[in-house]
Amino acid sequence: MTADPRVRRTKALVHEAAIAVLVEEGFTGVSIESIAQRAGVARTTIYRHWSSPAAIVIDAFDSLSEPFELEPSGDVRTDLVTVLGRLATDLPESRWASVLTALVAAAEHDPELAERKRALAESRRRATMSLIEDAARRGEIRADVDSELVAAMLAGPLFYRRLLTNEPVDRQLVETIVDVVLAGLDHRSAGAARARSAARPRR
Amino acid sequence: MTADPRVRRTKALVHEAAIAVLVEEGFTGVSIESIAQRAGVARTTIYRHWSSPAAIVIDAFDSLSEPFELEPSGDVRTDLVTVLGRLATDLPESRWASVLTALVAAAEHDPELAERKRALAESRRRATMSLIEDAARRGEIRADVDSELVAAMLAGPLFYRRLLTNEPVDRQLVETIVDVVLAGLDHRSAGAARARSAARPRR
DNA sequence: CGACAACGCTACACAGTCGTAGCGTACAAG
DNA sequence: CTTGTACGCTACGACTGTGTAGCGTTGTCG
Repeated sequence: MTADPRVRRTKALVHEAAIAVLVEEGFTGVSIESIAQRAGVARTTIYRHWSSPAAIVIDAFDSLSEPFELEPSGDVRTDLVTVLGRLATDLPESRWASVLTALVAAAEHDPELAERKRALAESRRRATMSLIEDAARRGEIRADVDSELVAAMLAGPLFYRRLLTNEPVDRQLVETIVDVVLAGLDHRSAGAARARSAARPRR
Repeated sequence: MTADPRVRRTKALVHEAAIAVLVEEGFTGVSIESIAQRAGVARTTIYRHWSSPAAIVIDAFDSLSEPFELEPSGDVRTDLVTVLGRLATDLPESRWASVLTALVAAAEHDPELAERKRALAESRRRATMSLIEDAARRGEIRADVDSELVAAMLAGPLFYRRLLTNEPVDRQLVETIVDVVLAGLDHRSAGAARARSAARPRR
């Protein structure tokens, strides 16, 4: 976009600083002043590129969204454990998780930030849903599952423990969750009347 | 505690205002000034009772924790649907959910607020866990389930949709989740090796 | 009724952030 | 080399929140 290396350098420094402040102090600590100090950039310089702290932070998020890559193995359980395992690894300590946590609260009062929150979580969610849909297509799981629902049932418990109860999230937990959900979806014999409701028309 | 009705009135007004500001603007909007204005109370009066905005908010939370009551029907599915159904009702619009959301982010940087967050979510969580343990005792579900895990698997997806994806949370969803989880736990035949891992030694 | 306490109000000093302006310096690009 | 631009620095006024002090008024309770 911008050719001048001075501008690119400034923007990179400010983005980095904005995320750092947000992670360490939350939205309360974010101000043009604090970001400028953290970035080692003059406050006036920041005003030349952004109009408000919110604009800086939002701009910084765009330099944070990483495409989520995964090479499918062909087995649902294996792939789901891989994806969720990576989520379990990132949830406790990654910058991504910290930013997402801050956004959860901020999104309540700012539609723009709500959109960024969605964007941050989307790539992983889509990856999970794709795995489920592919497995359904291959016949590994019932063909009529609601992939959004299943994704929520898999990732939900991990976020629940991270955000609400602060319980640890480890690989053992991930495997258990995947197994219970897959078993619950497969169940067609005794409690079939129950499990059947898991199949809902896709919107 | 305090005998003087004037003090009780003031505290009630301030508590109410603090929660209102927190819900409407989040922690960013909370200040002694904003609370005083909202409560219709002089700022100096507030200083006579509290030393900081945080102290006010924390104090206000204590007047917010409601014991969670439930008369068990004896059937796990029925009772779980009731408890989670109430959660589904409260999540989208209750003051409780708004406060909890604000606390999720604030708890990252303030241990005291982390404790209040835990307290706010605890009564419902305990109710859910009790239902599971009772059902296990009665033999309705396998006896060796980890109730904390199951509670996370039931409530997690609801919070996930409310906090992360902003998808609607309705009764139909609740029933589906309960059915899948119960079916997944019951499953002893084909995929037993998988479901078995759901049983973990209680801590 | 009388003593005491809580409250509202005003005022003040202080700190932090905001947003803008001007000027000199350093770097980029033709 | 020369022009243009980005940057750092300083300074300023305005606004908002903080914390304290004093004083008059109102309500409480014995």
